[in-house]
Amino acid sequence: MPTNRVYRALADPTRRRILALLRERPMTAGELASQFELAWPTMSGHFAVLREANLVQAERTGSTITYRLNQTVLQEALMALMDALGVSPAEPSA
Amino acid sequence: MPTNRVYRALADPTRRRILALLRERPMTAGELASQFELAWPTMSGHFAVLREANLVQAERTGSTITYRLNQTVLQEALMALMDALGVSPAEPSA
DNA sequence: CTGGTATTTTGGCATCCACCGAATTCGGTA
DNA sequence: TACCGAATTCGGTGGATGCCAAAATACCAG
Repeated sequence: MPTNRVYRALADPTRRRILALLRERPMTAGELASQFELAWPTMSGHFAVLREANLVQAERTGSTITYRLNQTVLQEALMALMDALGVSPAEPSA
Repeated sequence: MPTNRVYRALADPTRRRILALLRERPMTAGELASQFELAWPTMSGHFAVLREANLVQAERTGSTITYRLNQTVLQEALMALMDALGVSPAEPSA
């Protein structure tokens, strides 16, 4: 259970912001990178961390690479974390 | 909103284990430290990170210091993360 | 105040991590 | 083939982080 990669991936604000953006819709690496003031290699590194944590999926289409949020993995990771730390789940917003 | 300290604090497996232990009951620094194969100063450093993240409360009683889990902060941090990432909360176990 | 126990602080080292510029790879196109 | 745009990998730097031994602090008992 390489769950540790997930926690480490979530520890960085830039990566959390990337995930939040991907929550809206899949985006290419360039699209994502343009939303930050960081150099491309830096962003590429963040993508790699997210890929290794299996939090995003990369799909090559021609010359561009589209990143897609892996909702299931993210959800399960957070649930596991909450469970391990004894945080009770919220009531479903009525 | 120093929420970032919380995520950083959760990124380390030792600290997550500490939180899991405190979930059962409050424990003194020595009690906690004895459950790990790490030197005391190392553990003390982890305690400090958890304190700064406000995830635990330290209370001095005589010569010992008792650490107590700060459930509320933890819960709110995880909820905020889930919300930011669009993970829907689970139903309360019926 | 002297000694002993509990815990943190200090100082230092090794590793990791975020960051960048430059070079490289991969596809598409002429 | 040569060239261009998209994205990653390479090489290096500065700063954070985890670790420890030794010293310092805080408290209690004599």
